[in-house]
Amino acid sequence: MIDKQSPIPIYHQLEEYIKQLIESGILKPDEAIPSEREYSEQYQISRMTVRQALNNLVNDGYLYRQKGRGTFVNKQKVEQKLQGLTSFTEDMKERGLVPSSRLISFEIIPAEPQLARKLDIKENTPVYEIKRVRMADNLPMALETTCLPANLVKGLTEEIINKSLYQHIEEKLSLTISEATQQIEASIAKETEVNHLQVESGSPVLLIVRTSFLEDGTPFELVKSAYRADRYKFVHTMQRATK
Amino acid sequence: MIDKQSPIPIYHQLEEYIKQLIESGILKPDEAIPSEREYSEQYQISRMTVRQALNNLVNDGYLYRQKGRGTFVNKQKVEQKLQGLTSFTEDMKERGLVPSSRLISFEIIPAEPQLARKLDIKENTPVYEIKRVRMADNLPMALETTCLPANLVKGLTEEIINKSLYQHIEEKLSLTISEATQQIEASIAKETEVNHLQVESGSPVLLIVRTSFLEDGTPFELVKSAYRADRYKFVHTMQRATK
DNA sequence: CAGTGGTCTAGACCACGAA
DNA sequence: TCGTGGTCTAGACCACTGT
Repeated sequence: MIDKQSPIPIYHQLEEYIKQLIESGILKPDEAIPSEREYSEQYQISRMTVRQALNNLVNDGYLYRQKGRGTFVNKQKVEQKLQGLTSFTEDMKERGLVPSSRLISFEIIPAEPQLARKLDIKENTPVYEIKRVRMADNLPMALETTCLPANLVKGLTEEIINKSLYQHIEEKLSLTISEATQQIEASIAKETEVNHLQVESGSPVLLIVRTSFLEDGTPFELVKSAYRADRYKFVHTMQRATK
Repeated sequence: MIDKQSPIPIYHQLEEYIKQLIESGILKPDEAIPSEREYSEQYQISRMTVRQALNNLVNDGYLYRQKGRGTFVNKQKVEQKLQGLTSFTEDMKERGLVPSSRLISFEIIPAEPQLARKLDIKENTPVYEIKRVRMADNLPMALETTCLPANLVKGLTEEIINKSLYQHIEEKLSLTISEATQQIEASIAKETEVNHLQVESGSPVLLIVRTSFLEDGTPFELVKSAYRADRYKFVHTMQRATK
């Protein structure tokens, strides 16, 4: 189980081992795991090394500790992997749906004042504007407009955006996507949305405006989406601030 | 600076000290802080203790490390405190609005199957059910139903919920609120919502269902809210997962 | 009381970065 | 080569929990 000769740190081996036991269900929620001293003896490693492994698992939410009692398995967060900043493609796959798109338009336009401000570029700087109907299992899910500064996200083609824009940005352009802020509101479908989403007029839609940032804080993407309210629910987790 | 006789752990004292230097701007972004061995010698404490302090600051995003180079100050996250899990009261205050409430009902009821499942309690366990119209600057903002297990969040009174439920839970009951998952969708106002929110029939509303958890993963709160779409937008930030 | 996690020590060797 | 962070050891004492 633990190989002291391995180049992989011992604490990391122990971490992966315990993680496996939890994810496979061998260790059940609220069940106590062996004490730090037991691990230490069993594998002939220092207690501090055991603690380093357990600390990481506590930070990752796999375990929790209780003074004087022991260390216990946390409830599995089912949605654990749903988390984080994902593209539409990634999002749908996680939901077990097959994503696809119908391209409405794909052009380079000069940035309007409002758009320029949000992307932190000068007015009339060229930006890609991509309008698409996003589908899941071949049913219309959302109407989406994506804007990207052309000098930052270079050489976009229809083929690239049909595969995976995020993958292109991260792997081909070697940029690191860091975070995004989203504004989410409810509205009634406008006429273009009624047409493209194939809903009745008066139907509710979930509007999501996302601004995405690279590691250094540069905004690289503004996405406006209108999701069919009857098919889409936005799910996320948030932490309580430590005061 | 460091008091070895204090009941406060040394690593925590060092942590607070460094945090202060960063927040006050004495240590600037990308500036190197003293090495672990320097701290260790200067304050006559073990290097492992220094590492414990620095580890926590790295996890909290105050510092970053580079092998063979040193430990450096991270850029300040401006929105750091805007983020995270907040109560309606806290949310409105952050938006510069004055929060208030009109109580519709406040009772103890037996948990229905669906509610029991979400709160991870047995069917018919008593729960507090609180229905309120939430106001901002004296205008109706949301219709909200909160359910809390009565044996967990004990001794609730109308006065407490009018002040601050989260403060009561954290300070009086000494429970640690950890995180929440939310489901957000768009809908059309139902009749009760039309009446309480004073909107026209057919108006869109933003539905938010929140389940909140304590540190050990116990759910302690289920909140269903219907926000007026013309007055409320949900804003949040999310991180790209590190693959 | 014994066992647990929380804190702390005083060393050690390693891989890496910079000069 | 020297200083850095990364990993690891073999102990220690404490406060807390359950019996």
